[in-house]
Amino acid sequence: MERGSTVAAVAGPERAARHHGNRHGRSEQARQAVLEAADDLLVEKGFTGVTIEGIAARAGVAKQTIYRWWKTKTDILLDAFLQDAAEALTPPDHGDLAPDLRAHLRQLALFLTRSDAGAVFRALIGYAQHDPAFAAVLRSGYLDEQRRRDSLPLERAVQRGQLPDGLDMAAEIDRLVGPIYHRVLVTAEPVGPAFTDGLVDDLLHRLTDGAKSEPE
Amino acid sequence: MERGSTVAAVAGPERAARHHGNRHGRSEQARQAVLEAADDLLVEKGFTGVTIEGIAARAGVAKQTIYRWWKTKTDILLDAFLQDAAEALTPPDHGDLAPDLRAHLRQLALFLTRSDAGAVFRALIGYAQHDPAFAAVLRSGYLDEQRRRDSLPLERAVQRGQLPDGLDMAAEIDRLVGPIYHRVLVTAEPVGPAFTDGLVDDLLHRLTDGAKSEPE
Amino acid sequence: MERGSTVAAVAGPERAARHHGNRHGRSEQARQAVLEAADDLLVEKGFTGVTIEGIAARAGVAKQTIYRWWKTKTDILLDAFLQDAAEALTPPDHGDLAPDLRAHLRQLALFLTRSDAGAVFRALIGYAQHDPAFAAVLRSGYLDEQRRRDSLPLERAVQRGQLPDGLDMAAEIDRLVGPIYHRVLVTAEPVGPAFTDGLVDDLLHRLTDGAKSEPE
Amino acid sequence: MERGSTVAAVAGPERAARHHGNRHGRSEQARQAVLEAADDLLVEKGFTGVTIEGIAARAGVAKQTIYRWWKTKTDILLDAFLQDAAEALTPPDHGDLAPDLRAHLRQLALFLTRSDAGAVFRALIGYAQHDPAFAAVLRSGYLDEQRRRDSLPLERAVQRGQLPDGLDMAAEIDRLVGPIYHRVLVTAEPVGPAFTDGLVDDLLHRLTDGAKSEPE
DNA sequence: GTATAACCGAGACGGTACGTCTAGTCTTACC
DNA sequence: GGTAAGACTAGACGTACCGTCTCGGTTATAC
Repeated sequence: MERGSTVAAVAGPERAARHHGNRHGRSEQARQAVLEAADDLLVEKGFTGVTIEGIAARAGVAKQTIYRWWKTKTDILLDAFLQDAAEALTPPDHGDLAPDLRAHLRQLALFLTRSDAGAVFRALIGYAQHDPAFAAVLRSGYLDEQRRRDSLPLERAVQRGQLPDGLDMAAEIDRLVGPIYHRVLVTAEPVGPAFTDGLVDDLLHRLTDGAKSEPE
Repeated sequence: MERGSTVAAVAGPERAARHHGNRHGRSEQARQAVLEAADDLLVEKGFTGVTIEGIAARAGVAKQTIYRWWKTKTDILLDAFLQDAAEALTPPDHGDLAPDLRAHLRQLALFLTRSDAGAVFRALIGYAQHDPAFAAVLRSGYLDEQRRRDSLPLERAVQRGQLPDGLDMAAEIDRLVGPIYHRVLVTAEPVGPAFTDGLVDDLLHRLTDGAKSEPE
Repeated sequence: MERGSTVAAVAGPERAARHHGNRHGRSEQARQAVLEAADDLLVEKGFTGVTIEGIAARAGVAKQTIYRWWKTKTDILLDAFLQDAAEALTPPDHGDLAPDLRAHLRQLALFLTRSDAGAVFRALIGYAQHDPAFAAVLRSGYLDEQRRRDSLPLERAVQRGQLPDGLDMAAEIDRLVGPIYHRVLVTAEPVGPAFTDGLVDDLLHRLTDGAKSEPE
Repeated sequence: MERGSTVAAVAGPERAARHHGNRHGRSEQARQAVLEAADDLLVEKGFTGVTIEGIAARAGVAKQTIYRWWKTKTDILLDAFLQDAAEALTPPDHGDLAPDLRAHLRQLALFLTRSDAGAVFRALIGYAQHDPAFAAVLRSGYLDEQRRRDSLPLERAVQRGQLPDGLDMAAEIDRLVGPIYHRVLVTAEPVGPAFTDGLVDDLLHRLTDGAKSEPE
């Protein structure tokens, strides 16, 4: 994982972009072409339509170059996803719990159901069901971090005294985002603002005894 | 798909089971061998290790026989799953909402995380993320029916007057089972009785203003 | 080697040609297309230009079909060679040693230097220098038999009393054909009738004390 | 090919051997390492096992260094062969035709069948069947010169009056060495002293009317 | 004595072909 | 008509080398 893949791909922002096949660095041009080709193929032809051969052909890159830097097509998609979406789901900070959560859940629902990055993400979650090793990579590369981001509004509210201490943070987040993921991954029902706001209302009612959401 | 697959496979109980390569209908022996081989391969080698060729070889069946009755390996797995697990997740009826839900969610969590059928189901849910057509088949073949079963305790409670009329049943079920699916499909955190009971408590508190769950 | 390759390919003349991908026989159509494609490619592009992929593409055949029946491209070329040239080098029988040998050596020289089959043969002899296992196959599949054919005129002459008994047949054949192969494989000098007739004259002079060849 | 390869490689005896990565000459150390690596690989793994990458890795040399000085792996092998074997096959001069030829042919047979250099040579002859351009290089780089050396005993005998004037020298050499090459390249039969001495006896009998070889 | 430039090891690059695997189709003989 | 067997076309897999290239480092002259 030391060579630019997955997490490192995100962590190394000022990657050496001027080299071209020498001992001091990989070709950033090839890397970008691969990630974009993988993304494009997923959106156009679906997960099954993403093949290493197809990526190589579309990116104008040799297969060996792909195998040099990535192990599987899901590693490529994860890299592409991380690059596209790493910061897309950081909840805002209005200084108030309710609007923070409502905005965050709406954004999450939109991301999962409407964006290209969301399509990649759904494909990766799906593949993770077939490959425990990849599931672990996906969690350590993205999901754990996202879970941390998801909890920020609640933690800030605890610090403000808006919420009581000693919350089971993990369980609260499951109750907030679980129903959304369920609709996205299992039932394919629409996930609109009314639904996500309702989830926030439940939490506020349960933990603060009041503060109904205002209709918009 | 009209001949014995998916739903029909379950609907036709007194299938001709005594023939073997003759003019009088399909061989029930071959069908069972295929379904068992698919199941076994999934548990042993994972979803990727399930191939039509592998199933045929292990079942001692010709590939053509498989293609005659099923379109894809996921159709086979769905058939196998339906046969094993169709009735496994019908919630009990104690005449009381709280124990019904608690038992049902515990059973659901166990099914998803511990059983072989649950492993098959997770694989199918995963594949559904990659193939919208199969997602539709999976929903119409199982998920819709399961969703109906999930709602039975709530509906009975409404009839009993235990719950108010006019509930958004779909949203309530999402809040009950969504967090469970989330943990199973996304975070891989354990899903114990405390967690599922907590989900029931939330619902009771929200809809009936009281009735905390007793620790066991 | 039981499945139609090399020797068997020649031995089985009335091969079942009416089947098409079933348990009872391979596709004769595919087999012929492969052999012809290999031959054509060798003549057009040389030995290096003969690739399994290229043969498959030109023959309109799947690579797997090739690998099912042949191990290497040289096996294919040997099959093609045997089919083309098996009977091309049987010496004639005029009832007299001198004309038999003269005709045979002239024919051998023409075959080696002018024919397409000769080009294939030179390529196979060349490859045999790189692969002892293939060298053994080539010898047992063709060279041993050819050596037997080469000796026929001498054996007939011994039977007729034209030549003394107790000849070192192998050594005599080496002296007849060795210089021809040497020119073909090593020096690339032309091998005309004067040269081959001279070889016959040497033998006659050495073994029969007379009978100079008449110029033609 | 102008820089140090093939013929020049032999012609340039006082090659600058003391430099290592400067503007005034190639590294003799690298050159030797490459030639030895190629030789070793051929003996260990056969012609197919000799690759530029493999040579570079074993020699501890960069691929570019190889490509700077040689065009193909066969050029390297030819260089290695010339260095090892250039003077190995000069016939002796006893002042008498018969012993000169007998010693020379025995030595040739041993060289071709027993020595490492002979193995390289057979591989090169084999490859020459696949590549006419290389065949030309091989002939001009070695075979023509060797043919000249082969004829020395005969030429000396003509000068001495031991043999008549006006011999077809090329044809005589073919009759001497052709059977040997035939056994080595085609039939893989053993080439012992009895066989090579017999070839000499034939020539003496044919050209001098007598002078049987004495058994040794 | 320093600058220059030909050589060096290293290794990434775009390619081609390899030999394997599975998909999905087809044909046959048997029952 | 259904079945086991298995050959067929098609195409992706992951690997090995090819020949080209760019890089940073080394070193013997030429300035």
